[in-house]
Amino acid sequence: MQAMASAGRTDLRLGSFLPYVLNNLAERVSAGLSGIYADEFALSIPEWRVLANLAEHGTLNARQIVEFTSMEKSKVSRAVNNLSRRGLLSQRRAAGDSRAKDLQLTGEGEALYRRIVPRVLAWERDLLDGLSPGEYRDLMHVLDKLGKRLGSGA
Amino acid sequence: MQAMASAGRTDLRLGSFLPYVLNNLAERVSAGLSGIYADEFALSIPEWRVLANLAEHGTLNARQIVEFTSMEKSKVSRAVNNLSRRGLLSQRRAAGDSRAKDLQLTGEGEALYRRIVPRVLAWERDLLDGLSPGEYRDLMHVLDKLGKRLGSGA
DNA sequence: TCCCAATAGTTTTATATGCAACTATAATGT
DNA sequence: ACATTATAGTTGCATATAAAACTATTGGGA
Repeated sequence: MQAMASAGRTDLRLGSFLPYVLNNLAERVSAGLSGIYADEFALSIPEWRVLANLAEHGTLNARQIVEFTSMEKSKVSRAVNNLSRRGLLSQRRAAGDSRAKDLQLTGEGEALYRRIVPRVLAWERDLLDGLSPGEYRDLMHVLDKLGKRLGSGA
Repeated sequence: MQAMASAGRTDLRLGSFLPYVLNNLAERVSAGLSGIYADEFALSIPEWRVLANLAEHGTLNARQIVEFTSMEKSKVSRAVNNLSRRGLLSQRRAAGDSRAKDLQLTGEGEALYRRIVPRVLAWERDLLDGLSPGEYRDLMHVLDKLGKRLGSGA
């Protein structure tokens, strides 16, 4: 079945070209949100992502964080080291594989996370307020579907 | 009316946190697409955006490109100069305001653009193939709505 | 066992980026 | 007309980034 997108046409209109629309929106959302963790909590975006993933999933190694976030492994490595230096996470050689390091938030890291969460949720609520429940559900459903397509085929 | 998003809850689940989902998807889409203009046409993402906006809107100055793309003005300035050096666009002092420069694609610039368009549309089609027309419409509608909210309030 | 390829993570290097400072021109107020 | 402020665009600088090279360890074969 044809999606009848900007696809199906032979000219490009940026306003209905998904990659363009998506990127513009994502960048503006990131910029808005990073105001919170950068200004108030002195976290960069990569640092925040590492923190949030550790908070959500518990112990992870760097490779797993790379998988969850699709960030560069060098980016993850640096974010991890920054958080570690600030005492927000602890590292120790993984049990079975001494190349890998088990990463885990410290009490301080968890405490910081718990201070940030309500702030970013409030920010998101402001943004989403105005979408109906159906619109929100549709959005997440389609984004998820696109994510899965990118994972495999595209 | 509440959006019943991850909002309405007090814990954060990244998988349903819109900024996170949006960014992950946007980055992966960008990475996929930039394979086309970078590898085959030696264009960076900012250069491609400038090119596409000039192709779509005709003559623009840098400030207008900044508005359309929400890129930094220094980023736009550098992209414009790169394209100019490659002979893909021409600059001349604007009629009414000699601070501004009217930017316009050269024949060569337009020719390059016309070679790129079918490639990126095909890429988009591959991605969107699998969405129903309704899903596509919903997606663009909601993204647009979010974009407008970001523009003003949030 | 002994190579050799694969993997986890770090570091180097070249480039890209964001921000602020700057130049030049235009617009505004008195 | 003059001083002040705003705007268009560029550039310098410090930082962030991606990609590749590198270290250390692991996992397979022959």
